[in-house]
Amino acid sequence: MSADFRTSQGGYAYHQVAEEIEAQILRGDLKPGDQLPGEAELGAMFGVTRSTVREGLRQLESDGLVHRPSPRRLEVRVPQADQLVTRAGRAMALMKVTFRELWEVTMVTEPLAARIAAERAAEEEIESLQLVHAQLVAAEGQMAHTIALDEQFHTSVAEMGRNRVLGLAREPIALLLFRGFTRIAPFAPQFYRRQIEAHSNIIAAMRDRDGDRAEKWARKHIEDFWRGAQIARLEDAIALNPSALS
Amino acid sequence: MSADFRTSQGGYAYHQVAEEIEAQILRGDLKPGDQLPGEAELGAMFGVTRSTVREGLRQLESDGLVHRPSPRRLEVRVPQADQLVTRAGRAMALMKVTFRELWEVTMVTEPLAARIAAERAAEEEIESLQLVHAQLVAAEGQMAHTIALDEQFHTSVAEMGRNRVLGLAREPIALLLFRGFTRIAPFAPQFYRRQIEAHSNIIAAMRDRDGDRAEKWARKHIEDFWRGAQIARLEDAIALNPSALS
DNA sequence: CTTGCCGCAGTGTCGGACGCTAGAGGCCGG
DNA sequence: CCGGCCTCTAGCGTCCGACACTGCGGCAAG
Repeated sequence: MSADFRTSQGGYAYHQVAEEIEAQILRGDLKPGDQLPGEAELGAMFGVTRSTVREGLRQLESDGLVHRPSPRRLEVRVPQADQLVTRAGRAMALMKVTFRELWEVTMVTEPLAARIAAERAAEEEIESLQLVHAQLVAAEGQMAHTIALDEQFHTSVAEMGRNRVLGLAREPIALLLFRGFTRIAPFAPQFYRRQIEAHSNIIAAMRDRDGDRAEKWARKHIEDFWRGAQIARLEDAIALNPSALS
Repeated sequence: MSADFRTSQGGYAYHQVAEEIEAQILRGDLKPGDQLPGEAELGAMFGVTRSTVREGLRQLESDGLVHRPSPRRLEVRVPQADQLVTRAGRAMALMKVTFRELWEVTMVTEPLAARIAAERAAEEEIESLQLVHAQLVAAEGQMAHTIALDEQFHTSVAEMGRNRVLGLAREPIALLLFRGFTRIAPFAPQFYRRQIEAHSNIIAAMRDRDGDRAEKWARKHIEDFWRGAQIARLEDAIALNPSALS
């Protein structure tokens, strides 16, 4: 905590500031919700200028460990899922992953999501899922709407399983994969129908609390997607122009 | 690109600098490997001071989109896997995910990894995996070594499948889960044996290019782990003290 | 006790300065 | 003519000081 910690560690001062605060968070000395001292005070603590402190804070901020609800308040926070999803999605897009890679993983995540959702979803959740599905049916043939609603459907299913790890892991992958629908639909218009069929069957299985059936239909659904990708010759195509990510 | 872009967008200047450069990267105007202008020059471009530019760069750096191979060179780079893994692992630890959540996902990722590894691994890769396995056998009963080698075994298997998406998705999860071995081993010492048995069977299946068998043994292996977790009453325990992450 | 105003502290941004070092370019020897 | 060594400089990391703007707490008035 003293000002001379810098002698013990190499690296840049701003990095050390970030690391030290990060360590305090991970160690539990600082808990989510805690407010951090002002920049000047932090500077005094670490024996560096405000500019240096600020650079360190920018890192922590971008890591999601720290957050400014208002310009006057700087507090510790647990990293938000959407932030992680964005980062992971961007990274995968930049590393030019193929549809095959995305699909292989989705082939196991979505069935799992469907299964545990069927086992654990609350009745109202199933109803609200039905609502999303109705919208998707209504969107018949409109690609942009269809994609957005499909994403929402799958994300909702995943959330109903109450497994945050699965949610985190699948989200960026599913996003990238399903967006490929843009390039499949023109070749395989019958997909809109099959998608709706699969979704209804998943919902039905959820209503019956039939995990196995939900899982089976989810698998079928993703297999179908792959058939479409094959028709469109997308198997080893690169998933997405990264700029398409928000 | 002119200095007055700030009027069109809200938010802080440093954030806009980061966003603009990020957009250029995602859009492909800047490709991985490209060198960025100096801080002063960037400042001139955006009409802000060097301090402000530096804060923006710290964000990009921490996002992994930009990187300094030497203090004199600032270049665009695709985010590195280990960085993403660390962030995701930290986030999951901070959000206090349970072993159950980790395990459920691992139950589908590791079998998939084993299957595609069996189908795609090169002979030498299998040999080097055998080597890791031999070390694990030799480490008999030493928990720390066992965990490290087990992690390495599974990570290697995943790499052999040549699916970067799977690699990215499973790594932080597997890391957190397998580390739970620390709390299982004392209750279920027979685990060392069963682990070795499973690993050998996976390797054997890989040698035979038998994806199904590899998958089956991987599943068995992870199921076993769960039995151990149950014995140790860890099902809904929190995975890990975040400070234990490097 | 509530409400509105005021002052202040702290943030965002700026400009300038300085030591240090990696790497470019010149110098020298082979 | 070419390669290795030395010098020198551009650019980075860090520091200092300054100023406008704005939430927020405190105070006074209702």
